[in-house]
Amino acid sequence: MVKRTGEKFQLIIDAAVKVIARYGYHQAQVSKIAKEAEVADGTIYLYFENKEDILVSLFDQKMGQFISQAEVQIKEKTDPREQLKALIEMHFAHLSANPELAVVTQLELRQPNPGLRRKINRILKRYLDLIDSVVRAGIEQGVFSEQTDVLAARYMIFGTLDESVTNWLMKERKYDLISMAEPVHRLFLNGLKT
Amino acid sequence: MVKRTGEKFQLIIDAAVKVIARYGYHQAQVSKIAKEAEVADGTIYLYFENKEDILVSLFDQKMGQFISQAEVQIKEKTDPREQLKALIEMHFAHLSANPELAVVTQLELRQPNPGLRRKINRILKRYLDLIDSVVRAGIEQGVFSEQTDVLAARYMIFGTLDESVTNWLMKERKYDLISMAEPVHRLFLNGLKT
Amino acid sequence: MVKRTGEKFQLIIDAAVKVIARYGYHQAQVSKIAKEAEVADGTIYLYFENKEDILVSLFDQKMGQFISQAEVQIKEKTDPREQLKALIEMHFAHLSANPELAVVTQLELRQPNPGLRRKINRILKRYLDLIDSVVRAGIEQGVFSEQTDVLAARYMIFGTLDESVTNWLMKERKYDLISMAEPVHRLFLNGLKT
Amino acid sequence: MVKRTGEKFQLIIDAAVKVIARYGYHQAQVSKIAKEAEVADGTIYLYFENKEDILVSLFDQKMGQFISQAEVQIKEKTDPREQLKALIEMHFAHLSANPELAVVTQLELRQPNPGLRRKINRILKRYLDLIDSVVRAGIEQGVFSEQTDVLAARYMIFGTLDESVTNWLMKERKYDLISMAEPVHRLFLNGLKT
DNA sequence: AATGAATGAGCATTCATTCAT
DNA sequence: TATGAATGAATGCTCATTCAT
Repeated sequence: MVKRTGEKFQLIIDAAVKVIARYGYHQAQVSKIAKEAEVADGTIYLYFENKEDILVSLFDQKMGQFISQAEVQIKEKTDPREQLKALIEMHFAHLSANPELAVVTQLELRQPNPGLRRKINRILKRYLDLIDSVVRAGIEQGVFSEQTDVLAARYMIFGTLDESVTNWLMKERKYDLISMAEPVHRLFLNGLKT
Repeated sequence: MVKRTGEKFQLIIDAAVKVIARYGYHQAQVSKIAKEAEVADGTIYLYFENKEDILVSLFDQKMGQFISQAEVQIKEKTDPREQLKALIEMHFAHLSANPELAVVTQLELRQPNPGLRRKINRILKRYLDLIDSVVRAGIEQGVFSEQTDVLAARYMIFGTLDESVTNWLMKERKYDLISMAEPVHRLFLNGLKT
Repeated sequence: MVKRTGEKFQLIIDAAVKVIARYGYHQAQVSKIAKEAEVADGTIYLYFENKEDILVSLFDQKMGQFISQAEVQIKEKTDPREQLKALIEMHFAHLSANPELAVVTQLELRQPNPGLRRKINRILKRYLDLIDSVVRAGIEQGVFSEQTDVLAARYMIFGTLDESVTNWLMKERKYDLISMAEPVHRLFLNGLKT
Repeated sequence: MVKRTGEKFQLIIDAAVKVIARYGYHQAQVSKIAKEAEVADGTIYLYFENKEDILVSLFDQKMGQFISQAEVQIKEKTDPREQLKALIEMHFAHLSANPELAVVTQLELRQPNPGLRRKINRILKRYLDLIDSVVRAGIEQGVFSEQTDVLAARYMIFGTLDESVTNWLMKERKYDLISMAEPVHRLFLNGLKT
């Protein structure tokens, strides 16, 4: 029904990122997004099913681009330890470089709405798969312990990255997020033990 | 102004957990909570400032009780590795045993509302401090690497636990959360490396 | 049913004057009046039928006292021109001396509520009768024109006094109300004409 | 923000006059006004800021039209005594001819709400200025006493007209308001004296 | 394709009044 | 007499979505 391409599609998505980052999800009315995108309210509905669809499309596009880049970068490396390092650095670098997007995806998009959650998770799936593939490669190559529970490792990796970014945002980005990559990487590889 | 104690205060909090878990925050109208608690709508406002205050009070009480228990249990152990083990197990056991509460705190309480977020974080502070204290004790006793970045470790520990519980809920509690404690503990201590 | 006498009856009326003058009618909740009077909310209902009854009783008592004084003072004079002068002066002096009461009766008590209006008018009746009696006496004694329409004269006298006081209050009592008595009196007697 | 013109703006104002006159301000719910105007509830808010704004806009429009007419009529006359006569007659004629409007402006608009009061007074300003100009012209032309206090005269003229109309409404319009014009005019000019 | 005026469902909160103690 | 905790009815306003132009 709706046209998911075209110049205005992109204008609306970019306007949504700006408006949500500036005003927060609750104050990001469709009419405000339309105004920012310089289109009429009704035009939004030529490109998106409904308001939730704007959020999902936004996340789909921005996260999709990032995941594709990450997949390429990971493939260029063979050592799973290096792959993990690259993953952490890219994650932090990407959100550091796009603070508006970071606010939207880390804070404003975290709606309790179950439908939205499910769609977000479907998009994240590719990223989680990428994490899993790094962990599995490590186990297969014998550089990660064969006792490693892949699911637990995924929760650890994604959970840590996510928590790190959210806290950095909550503390108003007062410190350098990228400098967290090294200690996080060390913890993932060596754990807490001496 | 409002009375934060008494039988009805507790009735309302427990009703709110039930109603929010069942219908979600948006469909948890004050009148629905009042009905579940078998009090009049107006009675809610003798005990709570407003609807958000119900949520905050609920989290404050339930999380507060849990943290107090956790603090006691942690203090009984001297080995930071054991303390960490206990923390993970208690976290998973507590939410496994209270699935309604888990839904509310893990999913429904995650509102983008900044005011709410700040209040939630203030309550979580004690828990994060407890995590930090375990990490610091480990470093001081020489059982955790002295290179450990305490903040990164905290993000790892809390982020992993949080992600684990959320995913378990999203997968409709189809597996045993507590069995995740062992692999998670191993990852925290030894990392991924062989 | 209710007891319209006693120490607390008076305490509540005086508290109502204070609270309404300070917070305005809309913010003058029964519980606030009760607090100011240092009685329980429920106690109000041992002395007054309902909230409106507090207002009516207040107006009845305060206006009643004033009218009684006015009746006495008027009777002491024989010249209707002097009676009229006294009436104007007393009206202005009374409200000048009781600015809280003035705010309540001139501004806050002017509710569109028809029931309240009717009761207020019933109380004012005695005052309007007093005005009429002065006008009639003047006509009978031949000092006021026999063409005088008593009703029109009453509207003029009461309307002018009322408008004068309301404007004085609206201009935050920045000028001396009593000094308006002389020009008003002159207008009443001689009109605008040279 | 809101559009203060258009067909629906007028429909809503006229509906508001009817509904408020019939049910009183407190029972004139926005939804009732919308129904009478045959628009949706939300449409009201495309034309008015809020409920109070309907009241103010209504008074602004209806009073504004009347004042403009009055200004024109007054200017056509040169004798201030005739101007005063015209003013009184127009005031009474206008409200006699629009009894619903009279109920709204004389009774229902008299809210103790200070913000509303101030806005009403700002609109009335032009009318009071018109009264003042008649009084001043009379003094300058030597047909009104040079001792006349303009403010007192204004209070007398407006206060009397207002009181006359309010009482006529309270007595359920059982007599002819316009017939009050002559005795009132005589009082204004000649006063009570023989 | 684009517009933007119109729609109308939905809900947190207040506060006068009651009544068991 | 006095208390004050409890009641519950009642409503202005927002905003995602539609549809005639």
